[in-house]
Amino acid sequence: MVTMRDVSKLANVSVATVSRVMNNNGYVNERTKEKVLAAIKELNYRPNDVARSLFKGKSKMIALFVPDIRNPFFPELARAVEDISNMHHYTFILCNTDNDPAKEVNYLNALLQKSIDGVIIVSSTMSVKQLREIKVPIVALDRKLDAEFPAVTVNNREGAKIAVRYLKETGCKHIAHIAGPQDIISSSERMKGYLDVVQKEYRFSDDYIRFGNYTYEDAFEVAKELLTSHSTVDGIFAANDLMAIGVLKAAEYLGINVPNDLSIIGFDGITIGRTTSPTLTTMEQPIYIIGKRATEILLQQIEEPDRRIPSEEYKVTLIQRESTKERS
Amino acid sequence: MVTMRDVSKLANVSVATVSRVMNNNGYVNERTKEKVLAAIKELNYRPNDVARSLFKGKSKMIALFVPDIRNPFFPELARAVEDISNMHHYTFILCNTDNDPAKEVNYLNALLQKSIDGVIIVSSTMSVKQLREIKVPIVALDRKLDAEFPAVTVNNREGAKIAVRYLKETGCKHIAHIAGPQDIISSSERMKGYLDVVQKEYRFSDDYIRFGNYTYEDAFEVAKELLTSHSTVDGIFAANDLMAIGVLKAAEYLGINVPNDLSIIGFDGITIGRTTSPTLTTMEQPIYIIGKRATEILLQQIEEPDRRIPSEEYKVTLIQRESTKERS
DNA sequence: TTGTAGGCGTTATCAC
DNA sequence: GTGATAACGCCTACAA
Repeated sequence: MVTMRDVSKLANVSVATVSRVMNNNGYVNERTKEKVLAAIKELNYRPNDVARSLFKGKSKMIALFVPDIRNPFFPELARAVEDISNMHHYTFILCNTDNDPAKEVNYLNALLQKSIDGVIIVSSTMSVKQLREIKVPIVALDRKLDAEFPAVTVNNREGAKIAVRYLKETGCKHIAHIAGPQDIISSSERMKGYLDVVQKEYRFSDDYIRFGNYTYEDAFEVAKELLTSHSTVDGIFAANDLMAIGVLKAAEYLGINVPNDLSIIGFDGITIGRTTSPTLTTMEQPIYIIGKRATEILLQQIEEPDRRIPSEEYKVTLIQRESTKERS
Repeated sequence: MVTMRDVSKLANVSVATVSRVMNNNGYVNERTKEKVLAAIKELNYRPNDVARSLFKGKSKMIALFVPDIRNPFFPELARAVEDISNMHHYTFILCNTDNDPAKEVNYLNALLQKSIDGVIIVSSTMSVKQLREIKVPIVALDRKLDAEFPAVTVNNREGAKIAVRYLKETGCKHIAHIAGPQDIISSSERMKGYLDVVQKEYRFSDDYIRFGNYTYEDAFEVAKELLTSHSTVDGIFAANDLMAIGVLKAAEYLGINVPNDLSIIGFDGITIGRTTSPTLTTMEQPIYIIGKRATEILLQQIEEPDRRIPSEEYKVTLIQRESTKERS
């Protein structure tokens, strides 16, 4: 490895001068600067970031915690975070937490030992107490963590209301809900939005609600049961697209025609929704944008640790596709 | 930050002793060891990995280069690599290269400055010349890079043959191919496998081959054109699942019934294939396993840089679903 | 068995 | 303008 010392010798200057040239800081004569640059080029010198990190206590690395990158909601988020990180010359670390508090803590500690500069967290299980004690910036993404940390989220409750109202307006009389895990705040908000619209109707029944674990398989089973026991259901709002697709397949399995006999609407706007048959109507989140913003906010916090940056909430958009239709 | 020095003071020993305790190395009296451990615990001391890295020239970090994590083939691969990394106390860095040689080189240099310990690369554009010059272990994944680097791949050509033979055996007479980018070796191997089976048939026509860019959209367009201009085609082998799904949608768009009028088979075995209608018949790769093995091999190379580890090739498996059927 | 001291490669603070 | 030099926190000869 070629070091500053090698460069300094070749250029006949001190390491201090080389450092000054590298960082464009402090006075340095134009001619010596050229000499140094020439030496750097000749030796193909590259500064050692580890030494730099040791001195500065910062690593130019940030991490993203997600439950599982295999859930199709997260790759786009990860891509956004990585893009912005890279753009700002930060290295991107990815951690799959499986919603396991122990894993989350382990990752966090390991990263702190590496002088990580900041962390973006998608989690509802993270111990906030632990987070408060550390001094690196944290940004919550998709799910709020605690008032203390800036969060980038979407209007889940309002989005759910729009979805359910849409089902209603297109003529659905008996609207059911496949809810997500209630310890995930975004998920419980979506259920609230659902209830906001239907709860007061005389046709509404508590038994129109089923719970899934945000997975395709869960929703498939649960929807099969629901549709079998409640043949009057003609509209289903699923708390995420993965579950909506499970519902789609359950209907197909039972020979129920979508959208003629049953309308289905999801939430998230993941890409797969465009490839199912019928394609999936959904409340689309600006996934890339929230990932991008979370990263920008994190980087700002890193640059100016004192400034408090407010949370941001983005709007979801109704995307009409083939799994819903106007009925009479 | 609490350092070894703090611990050494509290325990009334030298930093060297603390270091010895931390690393379980060198002689240290049982009693002093206990004193030190107590002090470590009391202060909640954690070693600074950056300082360690600086000294050792190693960072306990590995990176994975993929074209784009949003391509549904890669999240499972990434998950495997991350799992194994984490299990061995390595930190996992993810880089999206977009098949852009400039980005690849930039990432590589940035990581080398951070003393990265090894890199797993999915690429067909990476400059092998650059790679040869660096001394950190490299493992190629999914696509071979160069004889010099161990690779973990699947039997693409043989797999393609199995796929096309299967179409033939189920009664398809005119089998077309949606090929992937030919600069990707796995993709051109799959085309070779296709040709191995059909080229000698009198019914075969060069015009049964179309090229897509491994994307859903490409395949949709290209398949529409193919199916319109060649109504005799009754079987299509797509070079990956994403394109197979594009074909599925193109058939739907044209009112061609799958599998009754047209059989479709893909390659990869990504999860989405289970959620389309009809579900997708495919040649399934052991995605998690190859990711895992690539990581294990990389870590071995890191531990023993001298030992040469041979490449590994895994088998793909035919998964029969609804997009193909026995025809007469 | 333990301590001292030098070095890993940079940066920043002083003098000159 | 430029050059010593002391950190940053850890590890490992070498002494003791």
